[in-house]
Amino acid sequence: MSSPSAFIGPSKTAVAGLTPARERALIQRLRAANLRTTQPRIQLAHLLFGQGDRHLTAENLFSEAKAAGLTVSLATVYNALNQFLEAGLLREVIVDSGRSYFDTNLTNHFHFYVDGTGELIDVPPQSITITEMPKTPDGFRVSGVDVVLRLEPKSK
Amino acid sequence: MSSPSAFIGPSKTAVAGLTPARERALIQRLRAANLRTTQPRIQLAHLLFGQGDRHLTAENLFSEAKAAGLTVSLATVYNALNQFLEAGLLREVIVDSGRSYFDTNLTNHFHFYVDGTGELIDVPPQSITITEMPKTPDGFRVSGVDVVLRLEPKSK
DNA sequence: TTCTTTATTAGAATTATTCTAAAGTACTTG
DNA sequence: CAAGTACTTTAGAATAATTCTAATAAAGAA
Repeated sequence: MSSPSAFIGPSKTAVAGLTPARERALIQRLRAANLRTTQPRIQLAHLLFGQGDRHLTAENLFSEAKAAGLTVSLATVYNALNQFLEAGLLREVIVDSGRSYFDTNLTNHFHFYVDGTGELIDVPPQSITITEMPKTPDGFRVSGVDVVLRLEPKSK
Repeated sequence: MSSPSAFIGPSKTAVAGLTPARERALIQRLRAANLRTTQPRIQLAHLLFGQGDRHLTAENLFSEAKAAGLTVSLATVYNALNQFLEAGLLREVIVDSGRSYFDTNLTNHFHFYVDGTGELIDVPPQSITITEMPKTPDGFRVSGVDVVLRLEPKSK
């Protein structure tokens, strides 16, 4: 009896939602960023970029990958995240000394950060307006403006 | 032959600049914060609060302490910093995932952060004005507003 | 003083991340 | 499209910052 599978894609390991079309799109994206298109990168990129704006740590992504049936190592997750970061496909959010968050939202925006749970929530840029920026010290340029609004549960 | 020392203070180990008057002031400060007045705390507080606004890591303070001839352990430095933090004598600045900075400036202000060197520079609050704060998610209150301006050497 | 509580400490443990070096895979070039 | 070269992946060791442990010491109360 022949396999009832509707199609046989190019991936060795099937990953939910990673259709051939989606895979081609991701390959283009990696190529455009000058990254070799390896299976781990394609699959991790799919998890990262396949569900809207996301904030996640390396451990988060590693867990997701395992849950999705991938067999990538933690080191590869770190490598991929750092390469994507350097390539401008991701942005880092620094809200906790001790843990790095990666953000797939590349547009200008800020964050709410819930201490305790570690949850990050985007704040659209229009909702915060910074006027009167201080003068930048000589010899430097401002490479980023981070605004973090720390949240605590309201004590009733 | 008697010692030519001008005075003999209450400290076992002399620390530069820690006069009896200064020690009394620090003791008051610790008491007011509900902290027992131990030698390590007094000496670390002297290093921390004796030279204007400072930004430093636990390792920074530990090195300073050793250089000053103190014999505190690294664990004590961490303990003291965390207790001072909790007591409101210090504030934490989060600009680097991987390392905590402590800030003796308790007034409202923001920071420049030099990536690479790890240097922190205060930005007075008047020089940044945030208008139109976003609405806080239900059940939470904003416990802090952190603004970090990241600096890179200007590429000539 | 003496007692009780809280601090200090050395070193082990933990957590997040990076490194190492060996084996595998992608891209290039002829 | 075969071979070579360069880049990736990986398991596990290594590192860095910080916290924990449990034993000793010092502080404040009675």
